[in-house]
Amino acid sequence: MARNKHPEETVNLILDVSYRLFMKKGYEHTSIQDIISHLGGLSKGAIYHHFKSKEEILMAVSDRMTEESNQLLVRIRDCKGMTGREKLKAIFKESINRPVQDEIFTAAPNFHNNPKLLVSLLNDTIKEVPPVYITPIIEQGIADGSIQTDYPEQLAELIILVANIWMNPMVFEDTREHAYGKFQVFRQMMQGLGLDIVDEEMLERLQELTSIYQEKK
Amino acid sequence: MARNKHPEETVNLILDVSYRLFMKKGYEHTSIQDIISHLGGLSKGAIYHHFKSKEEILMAVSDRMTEESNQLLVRIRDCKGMTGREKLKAIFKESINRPVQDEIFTAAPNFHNNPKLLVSLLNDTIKEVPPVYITPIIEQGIADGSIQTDYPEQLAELIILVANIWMNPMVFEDTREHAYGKFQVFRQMMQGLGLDIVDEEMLERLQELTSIYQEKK
DNA sequence: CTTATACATACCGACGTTTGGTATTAATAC
DNA sequence: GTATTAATACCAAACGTCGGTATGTATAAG
Repeated sequence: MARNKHPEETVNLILDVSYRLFMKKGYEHTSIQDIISHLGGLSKGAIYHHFKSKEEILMAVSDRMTEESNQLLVRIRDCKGMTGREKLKAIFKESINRPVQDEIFTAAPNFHNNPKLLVSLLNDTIKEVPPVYITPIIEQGIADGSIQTDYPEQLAELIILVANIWMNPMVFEDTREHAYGKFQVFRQMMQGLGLDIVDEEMLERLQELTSIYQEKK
Repeated sequence: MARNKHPEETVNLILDVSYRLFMKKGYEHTSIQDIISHLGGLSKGAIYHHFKSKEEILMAVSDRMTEESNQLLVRIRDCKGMTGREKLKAIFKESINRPVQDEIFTAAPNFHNNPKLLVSLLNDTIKEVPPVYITPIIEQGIADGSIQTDYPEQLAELIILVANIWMNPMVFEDTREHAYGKFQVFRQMMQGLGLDIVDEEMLERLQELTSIYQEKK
């Protein structure tokens, strides 16, 4: 077949198809042949020309998933004229107020049956988000007096673990009622750590998201 | 080969061998033939007679790993003459004071390269430990006045998530210093939730465990 | 015209699982 | 106690699928 003038389109196509299949059937139950079949005429050679292994596709998919939400974090982190505490609050507010919903919701993935993708995402979340985005904000908060802690790195980790994973309806599929209790406990935890940044409006929105996800399943 | 009169021994052998291999090489990189080779004369048929798939072996291994530590939880949960708060503290104290170390440590597993086993273990931990062991203790604590919360289930989940996963050196491999900060933040979090049950002695022991794990690697 | 790129095709070894069979034990009948 | 039957414990071979590779080829770029 003729050589493509825009190979990046092929790469994107492979990632799009793979993403959808990984979500729908799980990484381990998606075969290379599966991906090829949804590629519209492309072959195994195309895939292995652009990616050196199936796992590399997984990592590219995982990266693409986190990249999006990280753009928001950069903007807030580098924003002038906000205290550290205000930035922390802004991150929560914005991250739950994005239009419904992130494409990822519509795929309604079963992370339970997708351990490799889940672990890959967890690693990206825990190993990258706290040190790169949250810790600097907390350190700013310490400097400007809006946050008190002796352990900014660890506090950042804890917050992200609880907020992005424990309260993530895609990781833990809870009933609306159970989720509400989680948010309340989260709020208490944050207050106990001297961070009273969760308000009623956010609790309501959080519940709404949980409901939406439940319905999409 | 002759038929075994005690098939449970064969089952145990398969689980022992599988456990060791899963830890050493990871689930996905352990082949059925790998297991057979370490079985001492048994064949593929033997395995598929006792287990219907490789994944079923994984689940049995995972179950056996959690069963052990759950025995401790039962004993404390059903103990008479302790308040809920005392029981919670006892659980932490005992769970970090078991002789060094749980066999699991000596295997020094790389959970990062073992997503299936990790997720299986996480599921067992989050879906079983809080409702079966921790929530009843917290509810007793509410009744006897030693613990205050409106959301015992969610509080139980949060504590286990943070204590058993975030602070688990096998899941998150931290330096001694970073781990110390985690324990301090955990202590603060617990205090903030009205649960001042972490003392200096426990912090020291926790650090010791982290060091031991680092060396074994 | 040459070279590097973007694929296609044919193929490989390893893997998890299935199958068809055998030897041994346990249960039942006499 | 012995014969009969059924279930269990296991073996060996084969199957189909998988991720990956080697090689070929057409085309765009230089």
